[in-house]
Amino acid sequence: MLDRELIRTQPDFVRHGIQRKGLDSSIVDEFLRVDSAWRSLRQELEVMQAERNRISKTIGQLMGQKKIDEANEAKAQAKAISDALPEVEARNRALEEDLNKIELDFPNLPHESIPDGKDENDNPVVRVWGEKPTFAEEPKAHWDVAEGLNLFDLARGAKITGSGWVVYTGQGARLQRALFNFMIDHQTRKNGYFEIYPPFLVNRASLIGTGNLPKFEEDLYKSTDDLYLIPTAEVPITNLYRDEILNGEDLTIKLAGFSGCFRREAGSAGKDTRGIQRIHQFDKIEMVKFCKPEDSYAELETLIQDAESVLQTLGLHYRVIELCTGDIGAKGAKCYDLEVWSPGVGRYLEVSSCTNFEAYQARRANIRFRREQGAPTEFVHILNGSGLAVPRLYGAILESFQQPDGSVIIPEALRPYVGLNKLTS
RNA sequence: GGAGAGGUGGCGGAGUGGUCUAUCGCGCUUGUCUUGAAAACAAGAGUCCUGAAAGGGACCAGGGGUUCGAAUCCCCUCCUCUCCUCCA
Repeated sequence: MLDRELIRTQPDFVRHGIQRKGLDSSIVDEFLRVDSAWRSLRQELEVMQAERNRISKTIGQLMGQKKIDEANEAKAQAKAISDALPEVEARNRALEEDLNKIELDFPNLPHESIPDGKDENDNPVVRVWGEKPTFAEEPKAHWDVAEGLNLFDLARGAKITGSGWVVYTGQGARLQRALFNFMIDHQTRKNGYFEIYPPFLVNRASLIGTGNLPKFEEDLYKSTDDLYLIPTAEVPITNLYRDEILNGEDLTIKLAGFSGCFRREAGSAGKDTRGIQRIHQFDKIEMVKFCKPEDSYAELETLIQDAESVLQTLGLHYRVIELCTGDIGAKGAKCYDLEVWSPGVGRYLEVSSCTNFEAYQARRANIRFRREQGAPTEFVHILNGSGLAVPRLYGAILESFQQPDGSVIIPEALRPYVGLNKLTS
């Protein structure tokens, strides 16, 4: 959601931002049309209400003075207004609903600093850490490494649930569990995030707050009772403060939580479908920050660094790219992707996406703060990023640390969590 | 799932359908007093929308209804608490 006042007073600026993302800016004109109709009708409505309220008050006084005839006359006047009100109210409500719907469909504007571009091929590389590991023989892809060690079972996952659902087994299950335990410890103890363990199902209002609804309904698993399985812990964690006014002194608030993530769309594009690169359920640590507007770009830099520090600790080669206007999507203002090198697949795979939403989510979720007591409320800026997603990291570990004999050396930092130095058959 | 009791401002807690403001207390802000603080006294203070402003409107969990007028009466939904049932 954008500031209504900004759309009203600087429509060209808003149009330009939407067009930079390659999106349709006619929504601006639609908004302006409905907004002005709504505001003028609202004036009309409020004049009627004020008049009715005024007359109603005099009725009480007249009754008290036993001026029954005058009271009855006033009653008739008030009733005439009250009879006319519902029709105006209904029109007003209809316009208001239209306006709200349009408002929720608005994309966020890109930050002025982000590079123009058409798609992912135009994303500049910001930095590279480490080097590609070298192998005596051609490195195997993680699904081949895993097969030799019986780490996960895609066939049986498909049997018990469906295609794109994975069962981790034995040492593979242990590595999986070790990875998210290691990462939540890393982000909370080393990087100073406050730990959250959220529900995995949320209500509709929460998904509207983060911007997943109403637009991306088809990407979500819906349960009975109108609850949705979360696509990321971003949803419950961001919504912790929905409809709240935060104390400015408490900012920046840094939260990190573990959750399962459930995505219907995964695999539907027919891309990256092998192994565990794209699956319907995966585990992830998510970091969320709530901060003052003037701090959010500095917080974005430390957020991506916090995500990177996981890969550094594990000794995995990676690069950071910045998403261009054509690839950033509707919700973000600026976004970095963290991509780990996957030697067997032979590509860099996204393990984290760190985004500054500025006030976009805060407006939707109504999360505000006061700089000090008595100060006016302002919207916070909200950022989030994975810290990290497990499956692709899992794959990168298998591929990067595979040995000629088929075993996999466990990185030092992970050993206390796995309880093994290497995975063997 | 069943029975009962509830949901009012930052918190606690009143509120016979109307008469100028949703009592009051705590907490909060400012002022008086004080070297400073406390105490006392006085004043102030909610959120949102709309409007250039003056002003107007909405909000007592949410949504409907009755009425000239609803925190108050009626209906539905959600949530909390107690007890029962079930369950890990």
